[in-house]
Amino acid sequence: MPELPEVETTRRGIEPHLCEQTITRTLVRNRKLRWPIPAKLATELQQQLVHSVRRRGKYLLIDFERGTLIIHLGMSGSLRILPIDSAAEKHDHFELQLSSGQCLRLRDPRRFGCVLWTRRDPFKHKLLASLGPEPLLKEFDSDYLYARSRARKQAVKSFIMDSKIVVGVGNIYASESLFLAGIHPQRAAGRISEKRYQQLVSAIKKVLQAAIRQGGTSLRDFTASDGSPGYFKQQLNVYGRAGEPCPRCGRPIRQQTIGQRASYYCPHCQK
DNA sequence: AGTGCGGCCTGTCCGC
DNA sequence: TGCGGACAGGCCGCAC
Repeated sequence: MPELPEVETTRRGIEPHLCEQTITRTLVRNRKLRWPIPAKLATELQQQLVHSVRRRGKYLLIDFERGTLIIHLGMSGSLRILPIDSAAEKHDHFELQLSSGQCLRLRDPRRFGCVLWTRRDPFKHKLLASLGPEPLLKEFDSDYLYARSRARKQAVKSFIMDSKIVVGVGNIYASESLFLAGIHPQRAAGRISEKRYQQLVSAIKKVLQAAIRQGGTSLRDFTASDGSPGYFKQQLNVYGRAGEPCPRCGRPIRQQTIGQRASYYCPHCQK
């Protein structure tokens, strides 16, 4: 499941293969993603040059001369660079063929992802316009998070998973960050001190940075279709570990549903 | 305005 | 062994 670190890893992986390449052909095998792939996309992209590959939250932005392709990998999406003549498989829905003889191919079994096109500034696109700050930039700090949290009764876990508050904190990283910060996931966001928000912000940054370093590992088997946490799973402290001993105090980790999402925490270490 | 929830999908796992 | 059903999960869009 692509979290922010995997999207960033994907960006770094595909960028050198795409930049300065021309689109020779666009192939849509299945238009039906979260939103339909635009019908005119193939015509729009024909013979266009790729300028850059950027990321905003979990959105990938491929900039062309006349517009930007907005790609989200949803739950199960992956992008790979392959030779043009390699056989497409069942869930390979979309493909950009390049002048290099390679192609960028999107696989997404659950089809929660999307491929959209805009001619305008992509940051002004409806899906991106009201996103919160990038968690790894300086502007995401405890002053900001504390200020946004005031008077909010929402569980802090749901609060930090809200992309209008901060982007890229998925279900796994939310649980892990709250564990590191010693904060109970169900505590009301508005009833947490500024000092504890400092701990939370630094935990979020730490967890995401560590996972991006792991992304370097998954970069090597970039072509593998796994979709599972795999290598990353072993260093999770609480996620998916209900009943197992807390790495800090040894008492059993508890699982609880918060905001319709499985949440894991240590009731002793997190208050 | 803040909050909660339905819905989109398919692979995996579990019980019978 | 086969089959149905529950479940996971990002996140928009809607309802309250």
